Amino acid sequence: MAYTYDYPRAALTTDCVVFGVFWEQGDLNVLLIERGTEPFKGSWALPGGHVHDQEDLETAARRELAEETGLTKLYIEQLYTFGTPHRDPRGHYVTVAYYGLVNLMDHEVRATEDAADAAWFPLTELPELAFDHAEILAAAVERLRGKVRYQPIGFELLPEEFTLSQLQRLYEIVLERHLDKRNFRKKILKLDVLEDTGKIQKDVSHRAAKLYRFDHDRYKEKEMNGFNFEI
Amino acid sequence: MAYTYDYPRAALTTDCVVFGVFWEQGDLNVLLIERGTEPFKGSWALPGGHVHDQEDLETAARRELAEETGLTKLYIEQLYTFGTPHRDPRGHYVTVAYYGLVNLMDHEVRATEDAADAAWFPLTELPELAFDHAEILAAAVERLRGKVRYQPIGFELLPEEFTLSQLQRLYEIVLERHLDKRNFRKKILKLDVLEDTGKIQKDVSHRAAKLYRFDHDRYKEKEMNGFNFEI
DNA sequence: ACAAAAGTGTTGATCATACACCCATGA
DNA sequence: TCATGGGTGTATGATCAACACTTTTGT
Repeated sequence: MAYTYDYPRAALTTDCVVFGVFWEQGDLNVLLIERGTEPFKGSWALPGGHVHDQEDLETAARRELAEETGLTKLYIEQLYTFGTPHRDPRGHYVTVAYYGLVNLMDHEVRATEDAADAAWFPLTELPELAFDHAEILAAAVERLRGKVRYQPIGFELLPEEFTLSQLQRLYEIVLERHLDKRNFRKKILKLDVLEDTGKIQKDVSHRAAKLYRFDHDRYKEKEMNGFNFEI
Repeated sequence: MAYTYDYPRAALTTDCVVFGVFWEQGDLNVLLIERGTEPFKGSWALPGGHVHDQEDLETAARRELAEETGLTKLYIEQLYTFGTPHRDPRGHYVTVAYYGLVNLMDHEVRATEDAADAAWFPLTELPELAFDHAEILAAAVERLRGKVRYQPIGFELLPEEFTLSQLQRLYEIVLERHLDKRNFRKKILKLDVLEDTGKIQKDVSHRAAKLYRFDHDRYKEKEMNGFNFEI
């Protein structure tokens, strides 16, 4: 390594804002951990931690998330990098924040060795957060709301096969506004990226709804040809 | 500092993709520097360098840009953080990339002590770039194109007072497509964020156009009330 | 008078919004 | 038979795209 040299360096971490929807309550939740070590021991915080030497950033974010909450195989995307000098009492810490979406029907969350506890909190009932994590979370919410309208990332929050009502409820929860049922259905079907599975809901005490699937291949093809997804 | 401890750390840098428009040629250009030191000595690269200890990220990006090109007081915004393990031959380097917009009528660029040379390159005639800077630049172009339609950042590329034709030409250059003159004028004026200065162009050999100014205050006020800028 | 860019309206197509009832199913 | 959510069409106003000529000014 001919070029190696050294000087004081900022420490590099990742943090992850994971969103999930609880269907019963109909609200958007975030996954937090209770810190088991100082600083901010006992406070709630975003899952995250140090980037290892020679480790890719997204890999680090996924690793820390798995270590602290048991969550794996979810959709994540880089959000923003926070590096104002005194955001961490230990010194100069720079954190690359990611945000993720998870379908709560397929995933179970558990506290693991690295965190005292892990739990979901509705956005409306957040505890005080450690460090500048409230700011990071606010940035993630804003990004999610902005992005969900122009990119089909909302589907990550649903099971693979879903009804149009579930999809609508999801958008209503994320965007925090009511959508007209007939107009929503017209619009989403016109996009022509939902595939009718031919199946219907089971075990519901009312007329069973059709189940649809998001057609990733058709979406990608359309996207290539300048097609714009928009809710 | 009770919590300080040490372990191998990635090095942290910033890089800056600065865009400018050359009116004569009508194309979008990027500011590059010729590297004066190894690695990639003699290659063209994005201006950038190490983040100092306890230095804010945006401050570092601005400082490096000023040191290498003389550019100051421009609009910049964080783009993305790149940290795949082998993007720099010196070891594990993570770079926080920014992109910036500059009005070439008000700024002069010069190579300074820190770079062998600094120059503007049209996007269509780029040299080979050092490191993964081609990838960073591509991400910046994509972001600029996406963002310019929904946020009034294009005005940063114009002098403070401009004609509607200049503004239209700017959007045509950035978006790489022709816009209809009458429709463009209707739309942009309807947004009600341009202020007629009452002045007109000077020293042109044809009918002089009205000069407008972007009204930042009115825009902010409208934005608060849920108004959406969109071209 | 000519060259060069500024400025200006209308029409038809498409899209967004608002809105209410019948249908299928299980309890 | 009732309760629950599933499913469907139309009319109105707003917005978008296409399109060509007259005006002003300097040379």
